[in-house]
Amino acid sequence: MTDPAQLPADPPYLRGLNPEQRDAVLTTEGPVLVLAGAGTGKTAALTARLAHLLYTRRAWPSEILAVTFTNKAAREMRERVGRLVGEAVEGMPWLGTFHAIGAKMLRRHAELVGLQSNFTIIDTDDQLRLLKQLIVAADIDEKRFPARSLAGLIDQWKNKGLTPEQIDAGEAERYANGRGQELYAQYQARLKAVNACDFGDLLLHMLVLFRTEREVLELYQQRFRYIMVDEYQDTNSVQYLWLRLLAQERKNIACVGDDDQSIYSWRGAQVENILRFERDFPGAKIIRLEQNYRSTPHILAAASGVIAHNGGRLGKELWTELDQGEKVRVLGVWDGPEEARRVGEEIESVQRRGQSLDDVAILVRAQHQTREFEDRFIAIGLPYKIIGGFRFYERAEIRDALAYLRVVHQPADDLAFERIVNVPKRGLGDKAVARIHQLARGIDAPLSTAAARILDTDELTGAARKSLGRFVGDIARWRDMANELPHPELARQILDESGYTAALQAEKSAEAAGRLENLTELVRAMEEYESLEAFLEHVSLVMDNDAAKDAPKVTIMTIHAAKGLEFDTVFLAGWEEGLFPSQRAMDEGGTASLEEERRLAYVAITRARRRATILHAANRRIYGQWTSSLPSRFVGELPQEHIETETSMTGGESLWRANWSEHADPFANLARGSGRGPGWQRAASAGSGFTTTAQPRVIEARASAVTLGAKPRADLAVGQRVFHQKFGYGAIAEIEGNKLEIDFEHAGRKRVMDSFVTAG
DNA sequence: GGCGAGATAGTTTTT
DNA sequence: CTATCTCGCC
Repeated sequence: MTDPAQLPADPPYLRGLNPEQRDAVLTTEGPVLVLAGAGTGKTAALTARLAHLLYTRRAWPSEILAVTFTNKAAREMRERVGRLVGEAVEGMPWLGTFHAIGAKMLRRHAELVGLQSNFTIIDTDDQLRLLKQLIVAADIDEKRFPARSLAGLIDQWKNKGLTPEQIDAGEAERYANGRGQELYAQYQARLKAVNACDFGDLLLHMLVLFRTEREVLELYQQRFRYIMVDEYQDTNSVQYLWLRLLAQERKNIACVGDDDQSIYSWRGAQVENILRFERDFPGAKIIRLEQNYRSTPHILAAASGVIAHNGGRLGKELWTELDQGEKVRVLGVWDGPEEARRVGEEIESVQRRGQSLDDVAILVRAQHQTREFEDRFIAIGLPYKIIGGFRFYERAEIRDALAYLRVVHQPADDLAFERIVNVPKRGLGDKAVARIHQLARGIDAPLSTAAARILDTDELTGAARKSLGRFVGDIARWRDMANELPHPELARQILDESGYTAALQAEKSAEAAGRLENLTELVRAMEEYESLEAFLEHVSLVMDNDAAKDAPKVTIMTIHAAKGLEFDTVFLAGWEEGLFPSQRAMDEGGTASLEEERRLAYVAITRARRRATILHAANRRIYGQWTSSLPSRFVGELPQEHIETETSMTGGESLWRANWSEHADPFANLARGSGRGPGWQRAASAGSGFTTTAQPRVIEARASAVTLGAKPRADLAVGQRVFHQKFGYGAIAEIEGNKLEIDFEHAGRKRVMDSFVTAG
């Protein structure tokens, strides 16, 4: 090994790093914990460290274990390391997510846990269907004890590293009067029988092997000279146990994280892992990255002020050399629609000042908040994209298509067979499927084999028999084709011949059109993989889609989804008690979950580079009921000197009093003196507003000033049938400049910009 | 086996 | 309010 002292004084990967970052890069031996605050160049340090290990020949690429939580993070690290060290990164087989690495290891040792190395990795959908079957078979009332909650429990157990044998009576009690353990054991047995694994198993099976098979553990302890872990505050127990075992021998483990950004406890992450690092790895070196390169001092101070209200922190003091910039704005608005309207106006104004919409984001606490913005932006023609919700590979049509491919590729994949045996509808209902099941059990064969065999019997008659015959024939033919056709072509043919695309085409809704598009996209994505097998492995592990970049758009997403990202201008919507912090967090989890909400607030504010605007509405409709709301306590925790409060109550004062009962009067709360933030007082004194029910049109018209200059389209006329991406087909009822009133077949009457529709 | 009415529940999300 | 799911009827 090269002595670091003999290195050129300034290797390329150290350029531009501050002393602490350099320390994190150059301290290669022994346990290291890098506490990296938001925007402190964590990824830069991490990739430089990786480059350093390779460059100085401390380890071969294959001797470094580098784990991340998301594929995106793994990809980014691979790219950045690639830029620093070139080709060497290609040889880094152990850079990836915990799950991808777990899968890779498990395929090598599958037989030790009773699996074959070509096991299938099932998703939550399959998991639920399997559990449902077991619950029904165990004669448990699925109403009282839903499969969802069992799935959740099993997930929790796996996150904790518990196998069925380790579930004690107390834990088992959490499902169906003590039958949790029994069901968990059955589930594992079923998985083994169909040669499958769920996500949790990828980690749990390997943990079991590390613990029970000495050679396996030693193999990896020897191999990994250096271990690096990103987002350490997000590790759960099983991941922690993995790392501790693997690092035991060489102890060269570097973990990077930020306790203030731990926002995933609800899915098993343990902040404690980062808090007790020094105890777990005695002699650990702690390095703090505190210089922030992202945000202005006002923004940093606002975020720091909020997070300071949490206890038990490791403590960091972020600072920056950037100029003061603008204060964080706190904006009190009347209700949800006005919040969306105001944000829309603000965005149009920063856009006019020349900023790209790609640099603007709206962050919300809960997914449902996105709707209000979506509706508004459609109405004013502001391009937006919503991140989250359903991911590409989770969509029903994509899963269906994949199930077809799985059945063709792996005849034993019962879960896939069940999924598509009657999709599209081909007259093979529960009864027919039950018979196939029965035969499959009898002859101990997979469903697709049993389906073929059942045709030799007289179990099925009439239409069902004929239909199954066709289906079985189709599958056989596709399996033959699989050897001759390139796999994207195979997929295309399967989708056509199965009647799947035809069924979607017959359905003339906006959704169906979107689904067909998704299928095209899927087939296109397949082209990037060399085989069907490689593609299927990819989709089971890498469940994200690299959305193609096109025209600039405002990003709307949850705070969770925004972690790790940054934007010039950020709008933080819905900072109200009950929404953020969420009611659930306030009711259930006590201080711990309130602190997690606060960390979420911290993450939210620190996404902003130059401008942050926090909004809270006095009234919001929750499950159809108008409710008055108080500003979030986090608003009150913002340091006064770094914020600027403002209210945007517009419209006539008299309007709302007639419409709101005393009970719903938000100001009644104020009069009683219940908690109030600075923004709230201003909102109260402004004391005016409008109701959307009273006069929405007027407001809409006023807000649309920005669009007046645009030319109306010549190809549209009243009465014409048009198609809209989100709302589907409809007829134009009114044209007003380039704004349209459309009666949609499914969505009802909506006001949209003409640029959002196509003549249909 | 398919469709429509009624019940029900309703953070955050990755792999 | 609305999306989703179940149940019952045709």
